[in-house]
Amino acid sequence: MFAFQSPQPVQLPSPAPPPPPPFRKHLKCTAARGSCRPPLCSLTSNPTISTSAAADDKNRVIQRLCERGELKRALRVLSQETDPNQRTYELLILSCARQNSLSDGLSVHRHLLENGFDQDPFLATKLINMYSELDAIENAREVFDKTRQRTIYVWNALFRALALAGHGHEVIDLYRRMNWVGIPSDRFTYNYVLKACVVSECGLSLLKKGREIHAHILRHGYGGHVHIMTTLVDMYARFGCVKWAGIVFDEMPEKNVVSWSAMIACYAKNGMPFEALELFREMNLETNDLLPNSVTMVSVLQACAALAALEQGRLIHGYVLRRGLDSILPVISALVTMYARCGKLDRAQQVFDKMDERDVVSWNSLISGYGVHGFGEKAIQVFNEMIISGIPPSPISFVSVLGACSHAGLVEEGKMLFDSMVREHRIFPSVEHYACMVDLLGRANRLDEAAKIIEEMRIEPGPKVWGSLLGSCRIHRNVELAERASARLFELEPMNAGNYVLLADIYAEAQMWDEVRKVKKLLEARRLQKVPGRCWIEVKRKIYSFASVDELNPQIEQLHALLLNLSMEMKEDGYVPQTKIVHYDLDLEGKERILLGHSEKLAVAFGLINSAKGETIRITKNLRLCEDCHSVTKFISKYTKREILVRDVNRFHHFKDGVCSCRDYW
DNA sequence: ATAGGGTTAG
Repeated sequence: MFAFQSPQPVQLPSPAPPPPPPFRKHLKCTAARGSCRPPLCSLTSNPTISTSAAADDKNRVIQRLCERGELKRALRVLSQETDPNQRTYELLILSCARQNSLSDGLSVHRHLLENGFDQDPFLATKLINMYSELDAIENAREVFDKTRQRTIYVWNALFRALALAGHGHEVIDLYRRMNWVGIPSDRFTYNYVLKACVVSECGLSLLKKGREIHAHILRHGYGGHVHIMTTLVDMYARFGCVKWAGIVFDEMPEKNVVSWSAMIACYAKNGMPFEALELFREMNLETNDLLPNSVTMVSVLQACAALAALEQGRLIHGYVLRRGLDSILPVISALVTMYARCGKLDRAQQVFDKMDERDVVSWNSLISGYGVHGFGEKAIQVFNEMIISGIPPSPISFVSVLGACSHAGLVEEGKMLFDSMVREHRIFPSVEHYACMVDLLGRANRLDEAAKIIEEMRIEPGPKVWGSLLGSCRIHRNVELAERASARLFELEPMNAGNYVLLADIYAEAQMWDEVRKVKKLLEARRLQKVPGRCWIEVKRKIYSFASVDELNPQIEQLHALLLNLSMEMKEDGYVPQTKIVHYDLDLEGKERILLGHSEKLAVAFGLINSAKGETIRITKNLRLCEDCHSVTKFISKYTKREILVRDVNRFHHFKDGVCSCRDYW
């Protein structure tokens, strides 16, 4: 299929009136603080007399101190002879949570038990919430277990706590018990239980459970509830069931900004950026009263980044500015990522420099930006600057910086960073980090070391790890190790066609044709299809898409002629078509024709014809760039004096004057 | 009696 023309450039809604100056909220707070608080001394100067009036006073004192954030002083008053009431305990509990003090929380809890509030379901709810916020999930569970009168609030609080802590299965078990006991769910229960489905702790999918709960929800007449339906959309989105998310979304009788944002995020996160942009356009066309918010814009920017749609991204950036959303951290980080992934690293850096406040995510955006462009040293430098600026790295920081090392071949640096994870930062490597290390060593042709890392892993190596190893085997043509890796992969993810294709490629390059046939049979038997290679190019705000051997493209003749011409010149310059990567049973000429029809070459030719001279050609590819396309593009950049920027699944290739920024290491 | 919820950055 050719050149599927993109949906119209996304229409932006008309700009909103300028946002209120950011400091207004601030002023209001200060004013309130100044005006409505009585001076402290009048509250604390009462001597302790054990009358009920004195007890009332003490309650009021503790409550005021809690509201003012003076937990320690409140506790001191509490330790005197007091007769705290429910409200006092409530404020104390909230205050402990806010101050993030587990020890104080525990002592308030003890105090409350001693004063006969141990069966108060209202306070039990508050305690569960507190323990949840303090990451003390066992304590939350204990409160629940000891409370005999479990109102729906108590159940819901525990569901929420467990879901937040990632204990999805436990929630589902308890939910079953709640139904068994005969307590009816309310709208909050459904929300928490749906959330729990996507955070199951033992790796087993709770999708089936989620669909069951979907049915409960409809049966109990909540099918029109915006919150619940939005949570359902999100649940299906997180399971990758885009179709189901779409069905729920379409059938919602009432949608608000959050519902639209959830669906846009669903597309953006599940590899359907076109649909995300299209839905954003629809949102602005269909609804006059719904303004996209910062959350919406983050997903829209992700979609632009995924498509490397720079022009589109710039439009969105303009909209973000007009709407005054440009001071919101997640939006700026998404902008940094968008510019980096659209090949505009300098713009990404500029946006980053202009931030007056940065969090770890902003830094990570920049680090991974340098990483995908192959600037390993620079990525490490930014990583170090982050630490110097006082922001400790997150696990994602390490994924970014290790990935950067891998793209740049910085093996020793990567190993040192990996070692520093636990030693200096107390971050324990996850599967993702191990996958980075395997990639780093594997690409550098240190396959034995990569295999050793896997053997010594302290957690179960997942498909990402074995996949990295298989990828490296492909680059360095190691059949034996490839067989080991793919055997594991076929077990772990039998439906991933990519693994079979990779193994078949490895066999083919080793001329092991019987094995190639076997793998292809396996692929057919499982009714899997190779993901076709595709390329995208944005010309004048429209995105054109190319598939290999694209006979329907109206310009195909022209593109072929151009490529044929170039290839003849190239051959005189020593270019040899890599016909051995074509596994069809064809003669040499046929194989060359296939190679020339690769989507990436078509996109380059299209860019040469349809863009202005001197303009950089920007192309995105959904798979790894093939070796033949890589060498051809190098050549074209020299002969046509054009800069060509190709982003493949892993990284950027910046072709200029016959050289690629990856220095042929990718 | 009171109370609590959905979408977001790498």
